[in-house]
Amino acid sequence: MTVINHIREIRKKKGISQIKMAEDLQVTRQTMNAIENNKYNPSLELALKIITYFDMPIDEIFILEEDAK
Amino acid sequence: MTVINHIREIRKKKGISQIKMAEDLQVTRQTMNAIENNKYNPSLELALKIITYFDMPIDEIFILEEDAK
DNA sequence: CACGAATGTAAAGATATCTTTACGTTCGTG
DNA sequence: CACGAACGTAAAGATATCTTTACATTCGTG
Repeated sequence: MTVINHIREIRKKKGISQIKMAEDLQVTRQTMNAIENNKYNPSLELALKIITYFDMPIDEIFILEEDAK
Repeated sequence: MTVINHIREIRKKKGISQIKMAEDLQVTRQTMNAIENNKYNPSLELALKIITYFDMPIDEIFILEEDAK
C-alpha cells in the first residue's frame, strides 16, 4: 500500500507557488517539494493542513493504492 | 496544531479488539495502542487504512485542533 | 545577456513513526 | 484459584518525516 497525491496539479490550478504554499502551511519549501515529488508522504497532521488549505475532500488529494507487484 | 482521534470509541462501538484491528491493518498491537493513547499520530498511510477500515469520513475520526496555549 | 522567481536536489541532523521483545495488570469465567 | 483474553507499557533499533544550509537549473522578461 502506498499513498499518491495530486498536490501539484491542484496547487497549479489554483495558481499558488510551492513557496507560498509552504509558508502558508508553515513548513519548508523543501518539504512541499519532496512531497510533490513523492520523496515521502506527509505526516497526518500536514496532510490534514493540506486538505484544509485546499478545502477539498481528502480522497481528491490523497489516494491509497495497492503496491504494484 | 495537533491531531486528536476517536479510534477507541469507534472501535469499541464496533466490538473490535485492538488485537484484531491491528492484525486486520497489518500493524502491531503496540502501534494501535500507542495511537489510541496519543503517544503519537499514525502515518498518513495508516490513517487512510483506518478510515477505509471503519468506512467513515476522516473528520469523524481524526480532528486537527489548535494547540492549547 | 542579466535578473529574479520558481523549482529541483543533496547532505547532515533532529524528531516521529513503527517493530520486536518482553513484562505487567485487569477482568471474566471455568 | 487458574487460565486466557484484552490492554498498558517500556526499551532498543529501524526507517520515515522534516529542517537547515547550500547550490543548481529553468524560464520569463527587462
